[in-house]
Amino acid sequence: MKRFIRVMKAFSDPSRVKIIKILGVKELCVCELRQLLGLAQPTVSKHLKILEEAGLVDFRKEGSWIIYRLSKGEDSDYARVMLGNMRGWLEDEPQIRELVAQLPRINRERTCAA
Amino acid sequence: MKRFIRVMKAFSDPSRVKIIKILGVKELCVCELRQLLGLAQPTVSKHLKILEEAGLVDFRKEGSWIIYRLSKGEDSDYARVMLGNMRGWLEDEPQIRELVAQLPRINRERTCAA
DNA sequence: TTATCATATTGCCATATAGCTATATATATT
DNA sequence: AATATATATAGCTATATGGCAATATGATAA
Repeated sequence: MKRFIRVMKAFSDPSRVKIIKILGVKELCVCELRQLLGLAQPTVSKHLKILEEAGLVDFRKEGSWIIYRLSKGEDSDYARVMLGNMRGWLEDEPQIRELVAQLPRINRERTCAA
Repeated sequence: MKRFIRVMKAFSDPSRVKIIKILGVKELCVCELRQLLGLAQPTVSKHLKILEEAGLVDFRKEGSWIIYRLSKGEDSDYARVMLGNMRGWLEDEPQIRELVAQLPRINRERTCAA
């Protein structure tokens, strides 16, 4: 039950849903997510932690960047099925469309000096 | 987005998940749900309202009873798909098994005098 | 080593949520 | 009409949650 609730809670916040939707298009570092979402960096980190603990996102380190991507949901059926659903859901949501439209213009090398 | 979040939040509470799972077996009145869950009646009513507003449950009146059942999810894709998922999920959860085991012994006519 | 940048953690505050009791409403029954 | 039963709503409290600023950590660059 706890694992299930964790996944549902992870999807119960608009900022986290936005993160899931844009990571579905392209993997991104925290710095890029921060810019896209217009949230403080610690807020983004907290959301990412919740998503990670639900088995919804993975990350890898690249220099001092930490790059997040959608999980394959290997260790959680709930996560796997929900991520599958999410591919089709909210595609027409204006907030999501706007974010996705900004993605090509986002560039880690340029915006997040390192 | 709001409609989606409403459904996810509805699933983010153990008591509501239990309600969904037992209504998946058998429609029940508030009085029966109250007994099964061991919660105060207003608490159950509040949960049912949240589930209803998410499009997850329907109800009909029968005398002074109000009998709740799972919705077909006709007016919400999110609700429909999630209810479909729920049919297979949490079947082995001990808490759920116990509740389901009690169902045959629950009898509205007897327990909820009317 | 020192400085800088990206990220995580901590601590705080405002709001949301889940539970309860008390009360209101609605339906049956007497 | 008066009473009883089922359910809903209102109002309260404790806890959870989402946001932020400040700080800690870790990696890179000078």
